[in-house]
Amino acid sequence: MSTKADQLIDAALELFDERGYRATGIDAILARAGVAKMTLYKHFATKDDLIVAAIRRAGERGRAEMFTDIERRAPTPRARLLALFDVAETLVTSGSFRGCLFIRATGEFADEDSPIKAVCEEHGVLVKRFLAGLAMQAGADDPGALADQLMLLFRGVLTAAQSNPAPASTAPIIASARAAASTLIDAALADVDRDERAPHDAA
Amino acid sequence: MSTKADQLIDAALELFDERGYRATGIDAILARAGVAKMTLYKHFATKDDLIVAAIRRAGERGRAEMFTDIERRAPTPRARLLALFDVAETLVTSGSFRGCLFIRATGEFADEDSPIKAVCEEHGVLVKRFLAGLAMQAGADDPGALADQLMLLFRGVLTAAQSNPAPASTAPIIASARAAASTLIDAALADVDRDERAPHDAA
DNA sequence: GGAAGAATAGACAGATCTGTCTATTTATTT
DNA sequence: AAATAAATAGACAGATCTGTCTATTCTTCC
Repeated sequence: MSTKADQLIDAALELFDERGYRATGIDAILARAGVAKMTLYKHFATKDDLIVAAIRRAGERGRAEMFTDIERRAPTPRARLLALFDVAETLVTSGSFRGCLFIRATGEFADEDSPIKAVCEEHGVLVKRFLAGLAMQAGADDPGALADQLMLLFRGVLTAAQSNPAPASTAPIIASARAAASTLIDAALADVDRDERAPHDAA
Repeated sequence: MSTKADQLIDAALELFDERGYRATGIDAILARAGVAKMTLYKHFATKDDLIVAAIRRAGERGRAEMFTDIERRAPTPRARLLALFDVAETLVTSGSFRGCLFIRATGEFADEDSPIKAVCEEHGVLVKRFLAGLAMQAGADDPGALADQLMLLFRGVLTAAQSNPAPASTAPIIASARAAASTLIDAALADVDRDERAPHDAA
């Protein structure tokens, strides 16, 4: 029940989101967490270690919320794949969206070969794996390819919203993402769908 | 013919790409450009001004190259929309791709309301406008929506490749992006296509 | 109540960073 | 050739940052 470490991670995540990773000093984290400097360095050997721990925590939380949210919103695999963009909409229209923490971290530490990038990449892999599972359940021929495509749209929404988070800008983009996802899912499930869904064209 | 300013911008762009914006010190830029510090501050009032100038230059170059490349690679509007992903592939497989300079800048300066973000956003708007023009030429009902969708895929490719630039990772993603783009273009041009292209299903 | 472990405040070293200033040298132009 | 402009090297101030250290206070547990 290491409360101090948790407070540090939470404060760090807030500040990393607000200001960025390199722009956030240790002192600002300490001030927001209400924790002394020596306590930080007792729990984390270095600032990079704290960054890694914070990003890892954000990944665990983010995935848990994303996965349960998707499963709560829709019952079928197909609808769940589409619900990914409900998640995206929620994220982006939260009011103070400043971009994806993982994409931003990867961008800031692009040079180094640090564990920071590894944790971020792992998050992407795990999200894709989840989507691929849904795609497989939905009966896609190539679940990995469909998952990749939805990941592209998802990352696209996050970066577009980072560029201009105003609802007037994000709303049509999210709508386009949803439409695109629907089209791509349809295409990926074309073979299976003839049996399960109402045929819309030919017999 | 302000050669010194150009050298500074070029050196700055290299270093911003290699190390990031905040992580790049003025001194490193001066050393790489072979220029004295006072010369920098004679041309640019502040480091942020240099960043803005560098990103603006990168945008001008990037768009010029992207647009001519697309027009060189394909003759028809439809094929040119697809050629966007030839550009993406070239970018990403260049050997030392570290992510999109504009996305990374927006991520690093997410807090401030600086001109840096404005220049990055403008770049996105201009690229989208170009794609929307092609989409209109191709006869899309909603050229803006198709352009948005292709932008999502494009941004997705850039961020996915930033996360893992290894060809083994990017190659299937680029292939998926191309396939997705093709499907989405087909869907967006469905009405027009019945006249121009070979019907593949019903009469 | 007394001992042991955490956490605290704050000083500190060493490095780094931006931006300024000076004095000197190089280019250019008339 | 003389004068004007541009660029140079490098010192410098002031701020900031990470990480260490010390001495003190709080908590907890026996």
